[in-house]
Amino acid sequence: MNASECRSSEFIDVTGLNDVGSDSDEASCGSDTSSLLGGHPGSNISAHRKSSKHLKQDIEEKTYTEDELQDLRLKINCRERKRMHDLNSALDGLREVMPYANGPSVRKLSKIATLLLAKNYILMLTNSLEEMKKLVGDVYRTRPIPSLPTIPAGCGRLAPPVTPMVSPLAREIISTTSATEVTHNASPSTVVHAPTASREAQGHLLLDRWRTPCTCPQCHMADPATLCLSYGGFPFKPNYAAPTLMSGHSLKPQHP
DNA sequence: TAGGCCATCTGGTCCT
DNA sequence: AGGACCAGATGGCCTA
Repeated sequence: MNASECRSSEFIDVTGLNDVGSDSDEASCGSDTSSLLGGHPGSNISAHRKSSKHLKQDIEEKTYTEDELQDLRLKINCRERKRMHDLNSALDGLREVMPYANGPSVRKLSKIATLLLAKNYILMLTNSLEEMKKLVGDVYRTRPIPSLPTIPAGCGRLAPPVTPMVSPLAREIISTTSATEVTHNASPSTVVHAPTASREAQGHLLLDRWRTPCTCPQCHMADPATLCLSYGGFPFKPNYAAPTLMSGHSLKPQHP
């Protein structure tokens, strides 16, 4: 892959978030270096990709011309840029499945905030799973259940609050123990069951997930003892203190 | 204007 | 040998 190929294939900004970077891309791989891109058709430079160690050696030994070295440097930069873009795409994928308002007018989580939130979200879900296992065991011992109800995919997953910005509510969601999403299965891309409550009521719902009613009809069962994996039917709260989702890092509040 | 966040460049190190 | 990974440096953009 030469430098020009790198340019053509790399700048697919999947996230649309690299507005600053795209300018820099244009500056670094664009006009000021355009004379070099594809400028050495006869040079076998692609066969001489060097790590910086070897590159330094060659510089000292004057193996390359100045143009060749610059072209080589561009290729290395392109690879690094692509690597970082892939990393950012992965982070965006992580943001999409996080219990956080991610509307178009909501500022996205920073990288560090995304990672911390993900970590604590996993911890919280792990704790939830343990609680669930205990409860299932208890219920099964006291009242054997012939079969569990069939739960539709995505049932119980609450949509993030519809806010035009990162509201105080959203900030509170982050800084408290609650999760805004509880899924029946592992697939995050399934049907979203949006709460029908008012904005204010949504706040209470989101902050009190253990009594959050799932809007799915199958979760609206008369008997609370009937198992419903959305937590909606559980008349209890877990006894663990779920960690603050952002604990361990002094996250600056997200502002509109 | 200071500070936070980010993208990019760059050189070093490690891995295959 | 070539590429991936990493961290430091730098500069731009945005917000309080």
